Amino acid sequence: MPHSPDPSLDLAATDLRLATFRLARRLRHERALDSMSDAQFAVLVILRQHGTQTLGALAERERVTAPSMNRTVNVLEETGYLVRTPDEQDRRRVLIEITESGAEIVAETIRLRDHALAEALAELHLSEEELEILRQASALMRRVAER
Amino acid sequence: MPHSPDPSLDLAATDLRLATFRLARRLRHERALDSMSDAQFAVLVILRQHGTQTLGALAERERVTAPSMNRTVNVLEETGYLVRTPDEQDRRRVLIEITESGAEIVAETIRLRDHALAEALAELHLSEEELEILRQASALMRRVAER
DNA sequence: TATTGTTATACTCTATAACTATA
DNA sequence: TATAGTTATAGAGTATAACAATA
Repeated sequence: MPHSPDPSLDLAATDLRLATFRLARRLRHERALDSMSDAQFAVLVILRQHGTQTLGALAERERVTAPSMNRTVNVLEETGYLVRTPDEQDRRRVLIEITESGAEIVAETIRLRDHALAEALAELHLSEEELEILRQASALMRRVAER
Repeated sequence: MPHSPDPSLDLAATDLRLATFRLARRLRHERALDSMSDAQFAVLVILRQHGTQTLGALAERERVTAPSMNRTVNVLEETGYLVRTPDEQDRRRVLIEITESGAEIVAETIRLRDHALAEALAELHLSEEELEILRQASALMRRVAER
């Protein structure tokens, strides 16, 4: 097992890994509709953020196979959270678009999660300095994740 | 939808939520054995960290039903990562204990994840001040998650 | 022929309901 | 009677293989 040259960096990594998993697990519990699975919700988030997608693009983004994504999309189509329309330019393709009610479910879940986290932060009575640490850390974490 | 009195706290919460989910998703990809599911791995982590548990205790910690946990435990027992032994004090109960090979799998996964994160941090060439921000933020995040 | 989406089939994780053994 | 664990059965997400339609 290789080690980085800076042992304090190893310690920071371990701390951050543990804290990230625990907080993510805690926040994931907050969802507008408990009846919707993580897989379904993730698809709606992609459609809301990145707009209309083909089935293949969705499968690639979520790193699942096309048949798997097809089943997930089927459920979301039946519940009315997205619609399929044929691509007229390339008729092998199907364009998948989020509906108004789908976008509302995503927005509501985000509101719930933000609210739960804001409540938790408020309860800890963090100082302005501590809040600033969290903001700066958030930016660093995103750089790590998106590297 | 209620709002906290401090709008800068709301913003910190949103930033932190996004960053946490993205980093967790990224780190979860690193696993010693891809053949083991998240559910199975989570059970081994509990057993390693908190010692021998009953089936009911495992189900409660993972917030799944007893039959669900029973199936997960069955698989881990078949693969030799844990053992069941009857509780002699209360013979309705079964004590579930991690084996040496189970503990080794957990340790290996933790090593992989720490290494991946340490590599990512090293690549960003963070300053000592930035690493300190991540360490302090990690402590705050754990307080939030465990509140 | 290659690509895109879909269907067929099977395996895993989840749940609820029913059952067994023990307290 | 109540509790701990298990089994029976079913629903949803995953996969691979095979198929249909289109480029």
